Amino acid sequence: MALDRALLLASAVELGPSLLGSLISHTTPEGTVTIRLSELEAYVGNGVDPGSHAHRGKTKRNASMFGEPGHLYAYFTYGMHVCGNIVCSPEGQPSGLLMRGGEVVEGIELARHRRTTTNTDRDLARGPGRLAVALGIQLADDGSDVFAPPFLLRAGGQSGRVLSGPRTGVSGPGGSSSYPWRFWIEGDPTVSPYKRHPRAE
DNA sequence: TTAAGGATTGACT
DNA sequence: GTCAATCCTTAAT
Repeated sequence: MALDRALLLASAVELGPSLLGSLISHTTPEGTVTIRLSELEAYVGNGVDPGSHAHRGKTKRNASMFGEPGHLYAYFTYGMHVCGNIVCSPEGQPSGLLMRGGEVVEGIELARHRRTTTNTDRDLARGPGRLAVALGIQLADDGSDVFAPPFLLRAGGQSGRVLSGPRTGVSGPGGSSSYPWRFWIEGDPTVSPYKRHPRAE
């Protein structure tokens, strides 16, 4: 499968399964880390998706999601974590794929160095916040082009069947299971655990 | 201007 | 299994 900016003109919901297994690299003076994506979540906004940051329109934070496809939407959450999205759909249409989990296939030493609290290699990029740290994504990388240095997004040999299900951790009208827009590779050990139940209820 | 909550993780019982 | 950490964004005074 060819993977370029033109492909990303489709909506995140359609692209989720296609982008599983893709390889994303980030090069810094410290070295290069490449992650094979095993889990993604689609967000579309435009009033359609109550769970999306873009649901209520364009703001300073989510401006990147409204921009050109193939760029990064990095946001800060829970006072301590950064998460990274790949922006999809034509400019003006907010749509993105949250990178929730993956396997470090290059630069594993550097990823281990960044993730001091994790012991096993499997957990290095298992979860959105962890993946961002392992890959070296920071808030300053918001809006970066994933097809240009220091980033690089390319197709990878996809292995395994793609499954889909309800998204995690999303609240709002309709609850977290309104849309089956979470995609992962069947049986992949780097898919994040499916639970999350905030104190509320 | 002030208050509430979050696309989570890691530590602790 | 339960719960605190921590700060930015959004909504309500």
